[in-house]
Amino acid sequence: MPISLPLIQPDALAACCSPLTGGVISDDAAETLARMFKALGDPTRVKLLSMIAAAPEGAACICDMTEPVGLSQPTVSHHMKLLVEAGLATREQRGKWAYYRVAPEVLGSLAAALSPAAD
Amino acid sequence: MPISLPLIQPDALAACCSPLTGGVISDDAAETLARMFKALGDPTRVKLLSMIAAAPEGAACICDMTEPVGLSQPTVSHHMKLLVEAGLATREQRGKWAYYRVAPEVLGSLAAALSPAAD
DNA sequence: CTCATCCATTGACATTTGTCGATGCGTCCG
DNA sequence: CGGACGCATCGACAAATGTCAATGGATGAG
Repeated sequence: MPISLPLIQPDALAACCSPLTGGVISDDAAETLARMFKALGDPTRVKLLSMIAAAPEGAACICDMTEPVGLSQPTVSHHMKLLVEAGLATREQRGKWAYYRVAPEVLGSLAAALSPAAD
Repeated sequence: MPISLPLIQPDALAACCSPLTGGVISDDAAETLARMFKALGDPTRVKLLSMIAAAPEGAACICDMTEPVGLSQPTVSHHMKLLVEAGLATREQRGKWAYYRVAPEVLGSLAAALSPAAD
């Protein structure tokens, strides 16, 4: 068991955003960045993220997403869990439903890490 | 064999960059984006990319990178191949050496896809 | 020519990942 | 209360991924 690695912490976010092109990054920063990018490394998750971003109110529940992506409910739930653990989305339980939203700041941080060293 | 999928084509680049947060993207766009993000989804590759970006002249050869990342030469070569196939780096053979550079436009495109819908 | 150097490819292997069906846990409605 | 609904977790399994040692192909030095 790899110790756990539950959530990407705010600290890690700060550590990650030395722009990728601005000098050799630390092992920790590489690890953190890779963990977030890995969450984006599956077409299903990319589509899910774009779907919740495009949803009315910017939020969507699992039941709205299974049919468009053509996968089972447990699989969609699994993907959303990964996105939340990577910090790219948030989950809010409201009654029977779980509403997912994107985390714009985190996406922005990733974008910053990719941007050509506006160091 | 998955048909091949050799390189990310410039066409695909154009197709990918509808900002992730600007509406539900197509399956093709999701696939293309995921393929590039997957290439960034390994700490070793993140570090390799930052190393070649930080190298003098912005270029580095395999032999410069094996020791810092602590992996065997074939493994580093393998990772670099993935980065090139994803379009995130370029390879130039010069004599005995192979020089790798980052592809800033592609990184920029990815950053744009992540940016909060400057739609 | 001969040998050393740099790199890519191959084959093998353990680990991780994506997917599903089955099941369990809350919450809402009659 | 009792069922229906939304979602998460579990167990299983095939496929993909990361790594290495061994090998092969080019290039440059002597």
